[in-house]
Amino acid sequence: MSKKEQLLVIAEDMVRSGGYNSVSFRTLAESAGIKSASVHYHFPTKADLGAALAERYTENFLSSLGTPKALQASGKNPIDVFISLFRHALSVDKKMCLCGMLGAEFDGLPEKVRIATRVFFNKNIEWLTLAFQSVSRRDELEARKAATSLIAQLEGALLISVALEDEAIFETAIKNRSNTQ
Amino acid sequence: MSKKEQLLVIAEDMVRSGGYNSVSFRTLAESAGIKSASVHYHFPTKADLGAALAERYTENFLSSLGTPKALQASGKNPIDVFISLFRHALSVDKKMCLCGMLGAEFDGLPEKVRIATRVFFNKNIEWLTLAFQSVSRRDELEARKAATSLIAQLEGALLISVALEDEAIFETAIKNRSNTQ
DNA sequence: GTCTATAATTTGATAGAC
DNA sequence: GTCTATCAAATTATAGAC
Repeated sequence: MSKKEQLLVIAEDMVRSGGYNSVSFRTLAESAGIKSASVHYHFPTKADLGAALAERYTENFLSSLGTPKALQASGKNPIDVFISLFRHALSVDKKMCLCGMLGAEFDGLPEKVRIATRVFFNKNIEWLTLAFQSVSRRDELEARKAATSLIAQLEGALLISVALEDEAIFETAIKNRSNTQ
Repeated sequence: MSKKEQLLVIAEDMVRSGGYNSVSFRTLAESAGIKSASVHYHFPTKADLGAALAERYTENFLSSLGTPKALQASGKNPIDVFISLFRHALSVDKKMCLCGMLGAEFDGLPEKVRIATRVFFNKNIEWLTLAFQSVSRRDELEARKAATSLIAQLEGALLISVALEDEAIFETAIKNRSNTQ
């Protein structure tokens, strides 16, 4: 793993724990075993780092998912697969979704980071819209509404589970939903 | 309004926009027309300020609600009243719920602020549990699950609406829910 | 790519006068 | 309650050597 990628991994954890402003180039550099000036070589400004974090998170998220069609072809429910990625954020990482955190802090973020954060949500709503259409043949508008609702529910379930340090809350919040298919 | 309360009002807005770490005693003091040293008179440390913010927010929230029984007695659905308070945060303030923001940043907060944040959620879950019991006579455990689910859904709906700057998303996310009563 | 050195600013916080 | 003055530490960022 390149040093740049190491920095992204560490910084992601920091943002997901305490938010964008909880990351400093110095503490990030220390955790990576280099000096803060070297971090600036990889990411000229903090906004560049923030945007790179959101972009990398989005790429990783979408590539973990695959396509709704491929999932369905292999006998899996794409909606369940999507939910399980959020469950992973909680049960393994014990942290917020990176873009959920950035979304909450949206108004206080540099433009560059805001844009990259929004891409995460737009692309995932797009993915889920396709998924809802393919599992239940509803029209595009209804599928998009279900997609947006589900993402909101998942981000909220993560947030409350993190704040109350209770993973069971996530399951409760997901079971009680109206859009299983 | 006392200066201390002024500070709380301004700081609340700041946290709700950019998170706990986006508030500095200097910018807060400037907005209130005093010096940062004077802010320390009212709130010795930043953790004291953060805890006071969460406590005040919780008190205001609960007193705006009244009791589920009183609401029902006056012909209102307490669940709808609860939802409308979250709607207000979005449509009027155009901001996250204060404790939703603090909940997301939970791991990065001072102990004092964490505790006060949790009180918000616990008290509101308590309130909603009573509300669900009184409108639909379900048993306490099921009512509590519905309560937790609803809060998660509302925080998530706020988060996504803020991030995508689209108030309609909040309504979509709330309409598609399974726990209307 | 990483370092040292450094600049300019900001931060949370304190002491003591008024 | 608010101020001035001040502090030590931290912050983002740059210049230039290796």
